[in-house]
Amino acid sequence: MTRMETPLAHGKRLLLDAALRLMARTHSLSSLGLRELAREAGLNPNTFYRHFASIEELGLVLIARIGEQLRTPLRQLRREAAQRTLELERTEQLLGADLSRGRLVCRETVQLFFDFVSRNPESFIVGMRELHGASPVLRTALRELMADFARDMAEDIAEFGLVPGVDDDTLLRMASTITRHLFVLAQDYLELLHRQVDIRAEAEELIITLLAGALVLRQGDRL
Amino acid sequence: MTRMETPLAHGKRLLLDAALRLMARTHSLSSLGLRELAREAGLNPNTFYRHFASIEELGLVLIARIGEQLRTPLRQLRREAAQRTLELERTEQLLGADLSRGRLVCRETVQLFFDFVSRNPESFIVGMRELHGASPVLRTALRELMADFARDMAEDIAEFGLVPGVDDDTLLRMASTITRHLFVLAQDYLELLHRQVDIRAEAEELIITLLAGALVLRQGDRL
DNA sequence: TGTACATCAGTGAACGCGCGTTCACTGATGTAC
DNA sequence: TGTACATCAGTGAACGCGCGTTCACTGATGTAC
Repeated sequence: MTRMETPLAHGKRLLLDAALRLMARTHSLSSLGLRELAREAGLNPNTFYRHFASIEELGLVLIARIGEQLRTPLRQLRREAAQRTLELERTEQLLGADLSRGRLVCRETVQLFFDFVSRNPESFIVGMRELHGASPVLRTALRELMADFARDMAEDIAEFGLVPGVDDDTLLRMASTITRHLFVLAQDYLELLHRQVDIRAEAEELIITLLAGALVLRQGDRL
Repeated sequence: MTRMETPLAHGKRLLLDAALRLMARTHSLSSLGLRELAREAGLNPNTFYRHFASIEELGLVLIARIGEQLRTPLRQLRREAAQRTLELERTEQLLGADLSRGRLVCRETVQLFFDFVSRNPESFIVGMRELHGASPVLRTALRELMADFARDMAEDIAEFGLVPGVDDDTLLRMASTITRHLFVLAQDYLELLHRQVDIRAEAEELIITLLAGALVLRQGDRL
């Protein structure tokens, strides 16, 4: 068999996987030892140098990888939520329910989001950890990643027409607030297992409140 | 001269100060070395053991200290904001301005908050870092601290009557959202110096939007 | 198709250094009587 | 008021260990001609 498309060498992959595991469990990047990493990866300590110049460089690659792993699924998840909403709307109308479109999309998105978090705990933990971590380089990289997520979300919100009449800047700020806060809640979600149901509800409530607030403030200017 | 009220021994204090400095600058708790710490404090490495059993124990004491340092001032800051608002209202009424009370209190609070952040950068940086850090014990301690802050804020919001008619649970969740997000923005504020003005505005907008949203949702139930 | 060479990802041994931790000691302050 | 003892916060030397890093080597794969 010819080799598959392998953008990443075997050992490099093993090292990145090991790093993600160790960091999610017990480490920050700054406390990650090269030998410990190699041990976890089942490789000679030396192999590290074949692929990275420093631990920080590994951190950057790891973040890029996390970004790829999360970004597309997060978009798809919103599309799926919109899809489901349309179906639900059809059903609900028949039943005479009165939930609004925004609320439905929001509920579906939140549900799908936290399911996704449960399936990718390590990426969320490590991402949040290093967003506040000791390395300025990683912090910057992660801030940019968060900004990408926020832009994606803003586009989606605009596309689904959830907050008609709100200008683009305001929308982007809202999206970045929501994104940021969903990530914060994701961390709680993964750690406080007994509160998972609450947290989902809280996330929904936050988003609904923000959307409602934005709609009210859009026209009039007083609180 | 008789000794002052010194709840903390000299060396203990030096070690905690050194830890705060190192952690704010270049470290997470998990990457903080005992010898490095002693060096920064100007003490013998051994002295550490006179005061702490482990680095984690030092971390807990440090967090308690940060809590004391922030909690009371944060409350006072809101009281001062309310005070100023009352004064402003008197002036503004004379000038025929139409800013609402909530908006004024919010603006004043946000201004005072970020001034306070600028005066205590290390505490905010370290607090946020370890809230997402590698030590579960510290994370829990900091979550509890954040919950205390949120409770304080909820009480204050209720006292000033900013969102009349909203029930206590909702209010507490709002307060914890706002608290959490202000801390998030505080980190950006300290790192992205060129965005400080934006960030203040963003914080204001967030709070206003949340309050507005909560007021709308309070009565009707549709978006 | 075969041969020669280059590149690449991996190994293993060895280095010197800084680390956490222990032990025995010191000097200052507090307490009993 | 003085003496004896205990406690406490600090020092300095010493330990063994794991760390990051370097060097020389290997074997597999890719490339030139």
